[in-house]
Amino acid sequence: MTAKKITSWSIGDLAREFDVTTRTIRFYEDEGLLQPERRGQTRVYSAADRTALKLILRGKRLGFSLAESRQLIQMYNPDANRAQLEALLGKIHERRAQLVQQLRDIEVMQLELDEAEQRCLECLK
Amino acid sequence: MTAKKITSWSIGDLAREFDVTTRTIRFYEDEGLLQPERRGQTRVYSAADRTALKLILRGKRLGFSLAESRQLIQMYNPDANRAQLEALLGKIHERRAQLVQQLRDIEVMQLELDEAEQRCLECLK
DNA sequence: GGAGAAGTTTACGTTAACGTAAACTAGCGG
DNA sequence: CCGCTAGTTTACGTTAACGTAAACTTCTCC
Repeated sequence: MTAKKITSWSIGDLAREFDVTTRTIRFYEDEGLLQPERRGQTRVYSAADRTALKLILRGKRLGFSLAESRQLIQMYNPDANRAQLEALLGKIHERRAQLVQQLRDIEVMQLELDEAEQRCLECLK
Repeated sequence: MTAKKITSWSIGDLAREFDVTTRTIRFYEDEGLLQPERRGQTRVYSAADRTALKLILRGKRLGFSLAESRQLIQMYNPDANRAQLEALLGKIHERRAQLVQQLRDIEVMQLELDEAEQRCLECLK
């Protein structure tokens, strides 16, 4: 028996899985970040939508704005002409530079947390 | 001749150094994140204020709220009683956990950027 | 002593990212 | 048939983090 692969989700499914409200998911659609289909009135989300949502939330954890996440999502789509692709490459490098900076920031902050912890423990002795 | 070490800054100094507006710096003071002294009317910032500002801005790059940065700043101050210190240790661990998550997010995102770049380059060939 | 330049206070304005509430519809089990 | 659950639209509200503008003082430089 081969496991069935789920290929579509309701708004509630996604809300539960990623621990966000349905309002949030609809908001992202308003902003053009998600494009669910409709079965009647009801939204039906594809694997692509689910991936996009994952991207958005990961972006949020790193302090990205929705505008920035929008670009990240675009990087997943190969539907672009030459000029757009080259612009995309630019954005990719920008993002990468930002990530490198964030890595540095995290390293420094980790060291500082270590020191802060030491000071705390010293005081408690 | 030994180099003089600067120990105080004007609001303009800090604004220039960290590329923020003076409005922003005063706002942080309103929020209790900075505590400059006064020479008459004029604010005079100490090394501690400068460090705090650095913390805030690094926090911002990682998506921290000012409330979170406020806690980070507190971690630099050893002026606390036992209960506060233990609470502080808790916050330190929370922050560390968040940083670890961010590190994971960054790694994944870097890989995805690599892939996105490959796809871009493929399309351009 | 007049004109900048840099500082100050006060206060209203703005944007992003949703929250919250109301009022409605559609399917489903008992 | 009825009530429940999950979904929908519309619209106003809210919070964080400053921006922006006005009106004022203080210092310095020529």
